Amino acid sequence: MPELPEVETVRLGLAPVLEGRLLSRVLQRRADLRFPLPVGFARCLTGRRILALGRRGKFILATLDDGWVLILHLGMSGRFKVFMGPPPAEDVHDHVTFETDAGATIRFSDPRRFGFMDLVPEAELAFFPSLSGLGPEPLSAEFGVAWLESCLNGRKTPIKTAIMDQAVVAGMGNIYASESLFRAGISPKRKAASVKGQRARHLAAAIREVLVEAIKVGGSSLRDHRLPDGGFGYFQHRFAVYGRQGLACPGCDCEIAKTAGVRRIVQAGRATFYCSSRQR
DNA sequence: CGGCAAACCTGCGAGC
DNA sequence: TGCTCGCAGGTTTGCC
Repeated sequence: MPELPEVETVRLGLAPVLEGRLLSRVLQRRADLRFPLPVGFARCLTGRRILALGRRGKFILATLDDGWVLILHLGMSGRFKVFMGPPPAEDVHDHVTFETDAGATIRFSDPRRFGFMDLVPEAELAFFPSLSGLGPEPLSAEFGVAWLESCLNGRKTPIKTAIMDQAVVAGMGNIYASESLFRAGISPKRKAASVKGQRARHLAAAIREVLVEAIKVGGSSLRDHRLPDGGFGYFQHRFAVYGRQGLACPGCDCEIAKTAGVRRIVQAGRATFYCSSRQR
């Protein structure tokens, strides 16, 4: 499910109920999510205060008052539900529950169990496997045309596959890769190394724009993504190409042209959507 | 080393 | 109605 905008939306929703709060109770209903939870997971968290809730790529990072960091990843179907009063009965897929000293209940639900949680000392965070390889945050000043060009240089893989590499664009996922390339007018099939100069500049800008716009409207709610208060994200209504095979892309006559609208192809095992007349 | 398919797990919609 | 198949927003592994 969640790419950078969805994860950021979730983080923004959780911050008011978690930041500065004490975890009065933590319940773990199964031994594993994608991976086994660390030994003593609930015990280690109980009584800890959350100092800050951050994000790196698709990871949510909760800094604890004992020098450790709680790492949260939503996988494909993970979501957090927040209840301020007495919570309803647990769902079969509610795997972990956090209760705060302010009386909030936060449940992590994840049917597919591709999500995971882990506890790491803050000093070791930089060495945590999937965090250490992340590229710069696409919305930070570090990310720009220079970085993008240096990553793409020499790479033979298609540009779409390249920008989904978390070492290139931290937090990029399948939806926003297609949407960014559409905005930049670049074919997803183009060799990564050929995206340089003006094209790279357009792409870097398109990536930032798409992510910022998506965050503004709460991300994309296709199946699973919900805001922690249960509300929906709205960016799915703004998709130019994602999931729109056979339809016209915005402002284009591709639907009636011989290209028959937005195309769907598969790259590295993932669906890619693009307009062959607007993207070269 | 680079690139790709498969695996992990469940649910849902389409088609028969 | 009920079954099977394909597909889903992510990451890791192992193979060529």
